[in-house]
Amino acid sequence: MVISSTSTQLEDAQHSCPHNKTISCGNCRLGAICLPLALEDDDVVKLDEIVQRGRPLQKGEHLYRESDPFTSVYAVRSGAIKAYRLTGDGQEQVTGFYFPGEIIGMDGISKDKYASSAKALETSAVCEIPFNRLEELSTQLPTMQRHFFQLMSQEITTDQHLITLLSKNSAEERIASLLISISARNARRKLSKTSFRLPMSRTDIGNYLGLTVETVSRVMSRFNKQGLVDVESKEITLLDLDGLKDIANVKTDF
Amino acid sequence: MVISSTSTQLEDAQHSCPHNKTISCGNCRLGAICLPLALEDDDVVKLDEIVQRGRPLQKGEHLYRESDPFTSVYAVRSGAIKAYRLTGDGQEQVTGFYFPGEIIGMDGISKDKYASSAKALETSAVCEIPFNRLEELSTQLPTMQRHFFQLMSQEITTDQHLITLLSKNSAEERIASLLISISARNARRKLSKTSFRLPMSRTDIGNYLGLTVETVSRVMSRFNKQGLVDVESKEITLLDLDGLKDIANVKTDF
DNA sequence: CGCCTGGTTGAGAATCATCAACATCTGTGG
DNA sequence: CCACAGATGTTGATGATTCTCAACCAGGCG
Repeated sequence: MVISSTSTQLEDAQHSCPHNKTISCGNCRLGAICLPLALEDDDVVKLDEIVQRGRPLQKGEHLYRESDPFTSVYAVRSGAIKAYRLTGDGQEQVTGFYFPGEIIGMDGISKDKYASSAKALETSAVCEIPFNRLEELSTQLPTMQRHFFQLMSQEITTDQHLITLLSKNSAEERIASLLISISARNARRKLSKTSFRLPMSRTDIGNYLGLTVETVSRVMSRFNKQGLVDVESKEITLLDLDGLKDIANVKTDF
Repeated sequence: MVISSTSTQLEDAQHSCPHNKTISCGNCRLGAICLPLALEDDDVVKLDEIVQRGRPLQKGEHLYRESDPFTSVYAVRSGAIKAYRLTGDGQEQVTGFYFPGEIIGMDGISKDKYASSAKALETSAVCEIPFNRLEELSTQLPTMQRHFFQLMSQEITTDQHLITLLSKNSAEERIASLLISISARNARRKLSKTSFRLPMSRTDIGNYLGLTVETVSRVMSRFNKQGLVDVESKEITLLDLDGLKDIANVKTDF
């Protein structure tokens, strides 16, 4: 299935050839991220057949809500999505931010309903991958099966990184880590490693990192004063990436 | 493959029929936990054929180490295993405790090497499930494939629980949650909900919950004084489960 | 223009970490 | 079987990081 895109700004998906208005897994430039395993061409076509591309989500719209029946996982094509769950006493806990090329919704598999809600932080486009179709395809294509096992495993290790961050690191370390993580994910998409716009609010950042808004704000101001980062509300420029990595205690990337 | 067991104390695996010295997935009383999906009898036999049962691990022995090549996932049969990873600056971060019926090692799939180390907290027995065999089997048995997707998804939601705990909850809430979690997992195995022995040290608990040993010790003492829990070094009796749940902010179970 | 959300900054309070001393348990060897 | 050493756990005093409360500012949208 190759559908023609709407006229919205699907930044990533179309940069590869701005005049090409058809999107498919075969020509999506996120392929290398979304599908790190080299699928055979034929296999990509089969995947393409089950992927559904809907209209873009507006900022604030939900992709799905906690305890909705689980039907699909989603690949983010453009924009940014946050995943969050409600705690026992009704607070929100942000469990992840998802950028183009990343897959969201896999937490819904175990109980056949989503364990978290997913909400667009800005206008976003996603590819919907119905899970029962994906399961069928996986039994036919071992490569696809393996790929999904790997994606889920990846999600586990990402969560474990966050657990470590929350358990062991100070406010400054957590925030430096997040900035570096976003920078690295930008780099993967061939975007600037040092200059980007944060799609989420300070509140979301604090919520994700287990900090209050005030602490986030203070630390960002401090980084700004120290010349580590240029903070212009949501526009961020990393001025001293090594200095930040130093603070974040990162050996490699995160 | 049905092998005869060694003479070690495989508490759980053999209680179902203490005279039956053969262990297989078909007669293992943990089946309902380890394999929540009702596999057909034939399917269980096929699973059984790929499962390897080695000698028990002694306390302190490693099942695998971080960055070892990934080969297998493991079902805990008896005892208890802790998973941990090393932070950038060489500290230990405990990422999970695994009890009989639970599966460990799935974080190794994404990079073909384990993302954490697994160490026995006491004498433990495990069933080794070679992952490439499991992948093959999964392509043949959709039920098996689905089951493993679910197991991995389960691991993700468990991690997200921990993230929330670390991000939002006080020392008392974290410790109450852990006690309730262990209690619930005991109940699943038809063991006492209120009385058990903690297989891990206070240090491990603190490490897992993002607290220092001292804080763990103090909170446990406080719970003890308040009559919520009877703490006898590692022997724990939950005297007021509802009170604990109240502290832990749990609606249902955790 | 003014309201409302989101963000910043400050002062004081609280939780938990740190440092330190001591107690208890485990297991090993005499 | 006891004694001792090292590891593990407990308790106390002090201090630091982060939260809370509060005021204020900025920007976007009706």
